[in-house]
Amino acid sequence: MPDEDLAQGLVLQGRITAFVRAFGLHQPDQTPCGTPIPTSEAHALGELDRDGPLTQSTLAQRLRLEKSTVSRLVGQLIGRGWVRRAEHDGDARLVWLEVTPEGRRAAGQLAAARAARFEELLHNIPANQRPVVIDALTTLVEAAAGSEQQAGQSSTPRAGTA
Amino acid sequence: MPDEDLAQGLVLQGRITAFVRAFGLHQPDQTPCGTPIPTSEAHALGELDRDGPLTQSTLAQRLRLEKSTVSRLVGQLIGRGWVRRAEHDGDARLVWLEVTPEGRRAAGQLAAARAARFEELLHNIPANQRPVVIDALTTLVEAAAGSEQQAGQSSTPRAGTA
DNA sequence: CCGGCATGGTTCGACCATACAACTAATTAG
DNA sequence: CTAATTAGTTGTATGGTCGAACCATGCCGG
Repeated sequence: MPDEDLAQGLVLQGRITAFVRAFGLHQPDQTPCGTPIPTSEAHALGELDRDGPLTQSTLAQRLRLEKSTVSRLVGQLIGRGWVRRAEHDGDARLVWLEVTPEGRRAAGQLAAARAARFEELLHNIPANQRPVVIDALTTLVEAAAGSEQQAGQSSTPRAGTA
Repeated sequence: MPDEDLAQGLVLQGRITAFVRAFGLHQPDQTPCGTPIPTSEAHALGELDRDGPLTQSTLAQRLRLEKSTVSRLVGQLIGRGWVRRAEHDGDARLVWLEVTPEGRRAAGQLAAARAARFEELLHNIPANQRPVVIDALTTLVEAAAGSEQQAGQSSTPRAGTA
């Protein structure tokens, strides 16, 4: 019944919209840590810190950004002294992105702030509902990945930064 | 046990982040309708279309944007022929923003496109899970609303996906 | 071994999103 | 009537993103 689907779709829309609003996603910066750092840099740093050295194109895939965007982003991270470019043995085209000790420290602070935020959210969910909510989100992620055109790989990418 | 909470919080974080990425809430343009229109314009038009004529500052409040931003935004909408500025009886400082018939048509298309997007997402959720997911989102919205005070104040912008 | 094509990155130009500050014009308060 | 307030505009700055043009480098097939 298309009509029912439509109605349910609208409810879904309303819920997701409401969540985005209430949780303040979409905030241009937000990053609640000592030094206000741009969101995109936080994402990139988090990814690099979590999953060892990556090449730029790998990072671009992870973040779903264009390589040009990532190039610039990495430049900014390097400017902060958080990331370093190193040569990749065997293929001179590739660039290894390594997080510096400074960067590791910054990433730790960011991760802690982020974790605190989500833990607060978690605490506002009744304990017995928490597994249900998490399961539902997993389903939702899969659905979103599936509806994302044909190229869709990646069922449930592990993530880090928000 | 705080350790368990932390772990669960991290899972929650991962899921939400993954969803934001997978559903493309980060991509600023998106808007999958006939003519690709900027998200912010879509939001503004939707607001005006829904809640009759408004003044610019009212619109700014609704969208939680600066008046300067809204001024430019309205300029763009006028450029598309979707909105018209009219005088406000009694106070020459105010500007009434009225949606033109063209604009009303465009708003309808946008709403339809948005609905289609969410309906597609819905279809990628197994039918028997749909109510569960919707319930979980409701819980999540409540939790987010509850944790909203204290977290980054200042502005909670409108939702994504135009 | 060399020319052609693929691949990873950089730079450039173009938009969009948004904020804050400075300014004008109209209103309201003292 | 002057001073403060309010609505809007314009200028400047930062950030996020893309696509196209371009430069290396690496890989193949003759």
